[in-house]
Amino acid sequence: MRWSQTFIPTLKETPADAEIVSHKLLLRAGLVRKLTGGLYTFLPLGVRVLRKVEQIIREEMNGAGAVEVLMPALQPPDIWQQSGRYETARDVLFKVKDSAGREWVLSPTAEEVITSLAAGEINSYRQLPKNFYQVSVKFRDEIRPRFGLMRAKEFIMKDAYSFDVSDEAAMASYRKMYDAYTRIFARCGLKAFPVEADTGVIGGNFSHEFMVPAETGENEVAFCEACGYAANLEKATSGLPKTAARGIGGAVEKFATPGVVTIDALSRSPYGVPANRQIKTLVYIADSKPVIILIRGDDQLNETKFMAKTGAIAARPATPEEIVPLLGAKPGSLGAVVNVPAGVNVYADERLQGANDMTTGANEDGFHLKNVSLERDVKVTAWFDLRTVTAGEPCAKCGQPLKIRRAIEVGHVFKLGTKYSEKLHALYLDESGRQQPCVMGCYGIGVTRTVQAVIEQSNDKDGIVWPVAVAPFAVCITPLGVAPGSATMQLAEKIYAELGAQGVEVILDDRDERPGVKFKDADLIGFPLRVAIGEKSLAKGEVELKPRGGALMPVPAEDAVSRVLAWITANRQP
RNA sequence: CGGAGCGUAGCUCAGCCUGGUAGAGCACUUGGUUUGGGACCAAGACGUCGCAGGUUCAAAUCCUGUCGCUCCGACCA
Repeated sequence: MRWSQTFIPTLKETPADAEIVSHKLLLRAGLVRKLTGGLYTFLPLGVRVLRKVEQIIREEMNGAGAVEVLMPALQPPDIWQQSGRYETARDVLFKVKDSAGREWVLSPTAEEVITSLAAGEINSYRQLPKNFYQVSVKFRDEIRPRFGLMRAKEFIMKDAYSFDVSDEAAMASYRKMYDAYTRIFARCGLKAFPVEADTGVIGGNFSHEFMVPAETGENEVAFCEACGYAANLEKATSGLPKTAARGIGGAVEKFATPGVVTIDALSRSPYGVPANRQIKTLVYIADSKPVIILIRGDDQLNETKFMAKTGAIAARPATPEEIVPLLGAKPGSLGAVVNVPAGVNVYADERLQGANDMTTGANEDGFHLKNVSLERDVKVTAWFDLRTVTAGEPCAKCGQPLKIRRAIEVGHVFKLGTKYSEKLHALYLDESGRQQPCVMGCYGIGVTRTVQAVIEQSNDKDGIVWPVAVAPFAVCITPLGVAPGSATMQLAEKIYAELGAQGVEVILDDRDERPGVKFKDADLIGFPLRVAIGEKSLAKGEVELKPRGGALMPVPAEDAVSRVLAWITANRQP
């Protein structure tokens, strides 16, 4: 490709609405342009990178036995109602109406469509296993698009769906995808690692997210360097001991605490009740019903865990206006010992199990209760792990301290089970003629997000530093004089033609620009290897190879092509 | 949806407080000089100051509304 023929609008100045480095570089290097919030046009260089990532994904998916399909992005709502996700995914579903007033949904994922397909086409265990994938545009009604391609209203995703005859077979499919994902991100030059994750609206038995460590990531991951445990903070657990019981303990005793409405205040003089001997009482509205949640005073509720454990679809903290008529006191004086209305579920964090000698609100403003025993004095509906892990807690597996870091989610694999196949009747006949639901898995990669994650992870002060495998062009030839027939241009054309003939993706910067402009642009865009051809070095019979971010390597002009080929071979991802 | 900020040339921004001829740098066009890390000189083109209404002799500037964007929060397969 000749620079003058393509379209690479680089920016010297940083666009005002870009916040993180990868977003700025996407814009400055001329890869994308914003149409409006959350919607981007991919320019020629951006498309090239996108296709590179897609190609890697296709190769690995095909290699793992998946077959490519293409499903409609516009989908009828009735299958979404059948799966239940019309309600559970309501907040992210884009809906449109046609001229007849009929409603459609724009697909954020395609479990419903693929399961409908399987329902019609797969009848026998002889047809299984099958894994279908597609690479397509997806839609999400993001309430706040941000960070460029990271969180957009429209994006490109690879989604795959496996169908198996049994749990064991489904696990094998899951494992194949898990391994394929590991290879895909490695080939993209990304340091991504899998973590245990919450299944969220997709549902299913369990899942792993593939995370790229980055301070700008929107996820937090707890991990153990000693044993390799890693989990999204929404899911992570630790090996902290339960709250110690203290002898028998006396009877529950009410005491006055005028004006004390925080854990912190109760821990101070004159009360002096340490936070870890307090019970924090939270009231949530879960699927329109009030519930009480108990966690230890020094712990934080993990809403995702709460929703996952109780199966709630929507949950929010109750307002004081909702709490007072329910429990008879304002937040800050709440408890679950007395005056808990019948029918209100009480969920307690496992760390409180067996604890006594605890202090909690009396459901009477200005009063607390001490000597509370969870077993004796509180009617707990169910015990769950509901707390958020913090850095430094011992790993549940090996006891070493956990660390927490931010990360970008680029992929997510789910073991779905039969949630969708039962609801949408994807059934097959087994060897003994019995009808069984297919056991499913689903596997997503945010393709556009992956492109940005590569940039976020691989840049320096001068611009992007592309890994060879996903660079828009592997090599940029930079003649410093472009006059037709000049020695520099003739050699540039020759090297350009020979590299092209060898299958190297190469761009020839044939613009009549000053050297500084060309060098700055090449660095900003981040071509892995630059070949500079100028009169000075050519006088010595040399051209200059310069890896992006590396040192200048003068080489004899006649060796340029072979040296470039050797460099690319040596610097390609596995 | 709650809070905050910003909408002025293609881009980055000044001007607004204190109303009175719409600006700078970069980019763009033409000519010239330059030519190994975002050149210089000269000339030029580019704006319904987001939109609508109001106040006023007069509005980019003050007021009201509205739309859009950005940030924080809520939310997030």
